[in-house]
Amino acid sequence: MPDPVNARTGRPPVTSRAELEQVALELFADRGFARTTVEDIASAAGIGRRTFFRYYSSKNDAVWGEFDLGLAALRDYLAATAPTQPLLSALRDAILAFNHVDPEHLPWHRDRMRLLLQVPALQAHSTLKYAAWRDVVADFAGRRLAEPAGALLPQLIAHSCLGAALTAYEQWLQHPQSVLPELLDRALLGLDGSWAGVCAGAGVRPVG
Amino acid sequence: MPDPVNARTGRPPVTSRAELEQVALELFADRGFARTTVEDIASAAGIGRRTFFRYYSSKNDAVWGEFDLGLAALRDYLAATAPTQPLLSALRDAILAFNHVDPEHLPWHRDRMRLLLQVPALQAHSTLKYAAWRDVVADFAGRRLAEPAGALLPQLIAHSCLGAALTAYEQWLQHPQSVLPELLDRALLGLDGSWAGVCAGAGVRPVG
DNA sequence: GACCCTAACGGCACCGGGTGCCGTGGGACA
DNA sequence: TGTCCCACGGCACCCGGTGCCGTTAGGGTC
Repeated sequence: MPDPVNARTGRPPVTSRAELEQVALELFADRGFARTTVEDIASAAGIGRRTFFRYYSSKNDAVWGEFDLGLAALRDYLAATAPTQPLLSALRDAILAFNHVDPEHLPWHRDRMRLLLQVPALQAHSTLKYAAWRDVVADFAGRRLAEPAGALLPQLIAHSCLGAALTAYEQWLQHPQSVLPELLDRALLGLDGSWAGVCAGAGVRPVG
Repeated sequence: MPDPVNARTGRPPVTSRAELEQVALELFADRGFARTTVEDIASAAGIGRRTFFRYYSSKNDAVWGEFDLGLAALRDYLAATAPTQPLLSALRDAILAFNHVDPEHLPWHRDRMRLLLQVPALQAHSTLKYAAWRDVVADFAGRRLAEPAGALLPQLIAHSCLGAALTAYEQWLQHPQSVLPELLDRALLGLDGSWAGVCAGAGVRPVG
């Protein structure tokens, strides 16, 4: 994989992850994910098949683009929140920031998310990315609650936040004129009162 | 795929899904999932590689065994709960029943779950199974709450239940002498008060 | 300008999961 | 015995992914 940081010498890379991502997304949107081969992407980008795998370690990963960088940013954002800000509020802010996209990139983001949420092979691959995302959230929640990140409550919070975000994304894909940040905000706000609602609506007793 | 129901005529199947599952799990536990090829499984079971794929549509699926049947049972179980039973209580009962395993099969189940939760390829594949599981839960919750299954609250409940169950399984795998139903019970009971705890511990205000 | 150092390129052979095709094998029933 | 079903399994093929290795294109040094 080309490393632009230490690239003070050696043959310069002929392309970039961003360019390959764009080429790949166009082909996927055009003929579908399964019917596009890595060979197709590589030749469309003017590189060899072997070289593609130096930029992305799998065809799936090309769809995710620079997700890992975003994840690091999410971690930093959370680490920088004021300790006085309530937990859920901090998570909401961070997740909204994490999911901010420039308006000019929105069509691409739609294509990307449509693929990720609707193509089975990518749905499957997503688990590993989601797990990393949840780890970030669970770590933060664990620190705030003074519990191990692996304990039930932090894990539950992470799963719930992910569930809320995914639900928002699904709504966004279904309704073309909806606004992503609003949906995310509503979904995450909903977490605050949700379980209370369940208890009130369908019985509070823990049931032995 | 052999169909034992309509098997009134024709050449009888030489093996079964259950037998292949057992052979596969043994090999996986022995040399690892990645280092076991479908060819290995097939020849260990005395069949051809091509035939393996008539019983399981993928190597991954062999690990899941008869999960789909279990899922149907879960749906039936939920459909049969008394309308007076509180939502979370009904889910708890059903999930415990769904995860009941005969003591004699426990070692296998451990092997299976260790693979599913720890082998990346299987973690990824699991998403599709989890989605089907969550659909069952979300359908039930939606019916109880008179909301669409795709709405936030049913989705959130489904994600939370799954998260709780997975957390319980992870604890179970980590602690050899722990008892699965107890862990599941604790985790699912925890759902009742969890968010209240978060709100109380870290601020209730919904934050505008 | 000649030379090396370095790192990206990309062809090639290979592995393994998964599929379409098709001839073969074998039990049931008339 | 013949015939109808259907499972079996070999074969060729596609494609994602990897290890290997010779090639290529820059920078740095003299």
